[in-house]
Amino acid sequence: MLQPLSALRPTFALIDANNFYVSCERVFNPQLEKKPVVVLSNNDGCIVARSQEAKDLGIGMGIPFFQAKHLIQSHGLIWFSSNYTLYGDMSARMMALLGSFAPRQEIYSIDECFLDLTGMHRDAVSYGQTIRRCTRRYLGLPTSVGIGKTKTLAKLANHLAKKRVQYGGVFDWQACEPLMEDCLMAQIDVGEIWGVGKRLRMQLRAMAITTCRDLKYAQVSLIRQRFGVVLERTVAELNGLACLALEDTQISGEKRKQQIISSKSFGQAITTLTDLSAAVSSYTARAAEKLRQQDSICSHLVVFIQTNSFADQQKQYANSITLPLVVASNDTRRLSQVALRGIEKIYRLGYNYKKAGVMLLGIHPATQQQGNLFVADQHQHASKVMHVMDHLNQKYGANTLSLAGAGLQQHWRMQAAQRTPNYTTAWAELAQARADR
DNA sequence: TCTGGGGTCCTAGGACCC
DNA sequence: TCTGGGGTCCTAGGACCC
Repeated sequence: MLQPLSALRPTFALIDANNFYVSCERVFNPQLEKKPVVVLSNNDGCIVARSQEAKDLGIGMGIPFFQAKHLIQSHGLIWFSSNYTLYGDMSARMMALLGSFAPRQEIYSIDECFLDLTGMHRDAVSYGQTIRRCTRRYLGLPTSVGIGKTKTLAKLANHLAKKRVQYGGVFDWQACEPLMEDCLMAQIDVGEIWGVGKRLRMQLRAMAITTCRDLKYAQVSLIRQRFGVVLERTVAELNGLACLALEDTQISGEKRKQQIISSKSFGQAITTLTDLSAAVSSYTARAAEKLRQQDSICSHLVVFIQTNSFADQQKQYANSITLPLVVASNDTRRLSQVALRGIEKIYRLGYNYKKAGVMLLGIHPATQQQGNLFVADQHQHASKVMHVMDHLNQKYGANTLSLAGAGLQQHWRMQAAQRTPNYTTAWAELAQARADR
């Protein structure tokens, strides 16, 4: 008998790599297996990825590295600066492979994606095992697979797949009796649910909603009234009613970003307007490059600066300024001029600045550029120059060509004391890796 | 001594328009 | 002293995610 489309049970899978950054490092250095390994954020500041062995040492996610440094001596903790060139390339390979397992894929972050398994008539759990085996064999990356009727349930299933060894890395709610489902949900803290963060968790606990099961059966009208539609959707999704659709990254291509931020902490604090201007100029160039990559222009630019908020005894100052552009643009030179005018306005003498950044807003496609009667049209010329600049920087490395304002010394640049070579993207560094051995 | 860098969505409130 | 009703757009801020 022919079944109506709606009779198909929607099925989502969430696949993510375990300890992705650490796993990437391990692919190229197998001696790291079974050892406590962490990868650090920019400036070697925080711990952003931990191997299981590192987690077992009690190292928390996101803690400042200096709090764990003593474990290098005492427990042989191994650490790396982050190498986003390597992780980005490994991610692209993983997503290409995973995309081949389903007609539709949503790439959700650098290390996870949703697959649409709706209507695929096979045992979802064993299909999940196949996906894991292939990713391990072809890329060397360990993964976990969660399956459910909604994205929220797939996320939660992924949590179980990861935490409970008896499931062998794959968990499917649909292979679960309803009673068993509630029993499992009663064992999971409400804070593990996708969309429930620290704040919401606290407020929910105050209402005696402490487990996933509690939230699943919570009074919808009350949730709506207290927390709005976002959490109301989450409750529906926990009950198997799909409210969040798969956003088809494969077909529609990369979505245009609505805001672009380029901001970094400085390797060491800086005090002068000259240095600050150089940093801001360089961040603006980076942001403008991202803007051109998605073929957009922006109408507003925000510049912000701040001192080190963790230094209690130090004088604090933080400020930002939003600047409109006369004509929307993606020209590094024009954006840079505006950004520098902003930094001059908010700069104050006598502070140790630790961080600065640039945010681009009012982003729309370059084809929609609104002319200005009083400004001669220089767009054609500008886009040619920018094209050449992007091309050279892509071919010969970042900052081959940059504005004089960005400075040549750049002693404010980030620290990255232990970055591994770019094994997969640079022949020269592959040779270097061999020489190191 | 040392504390990341991106993004998203939703809501409330004000400005402005008819 | 009286002072509409609705709509749109923008911004700031709060929450979340990785």
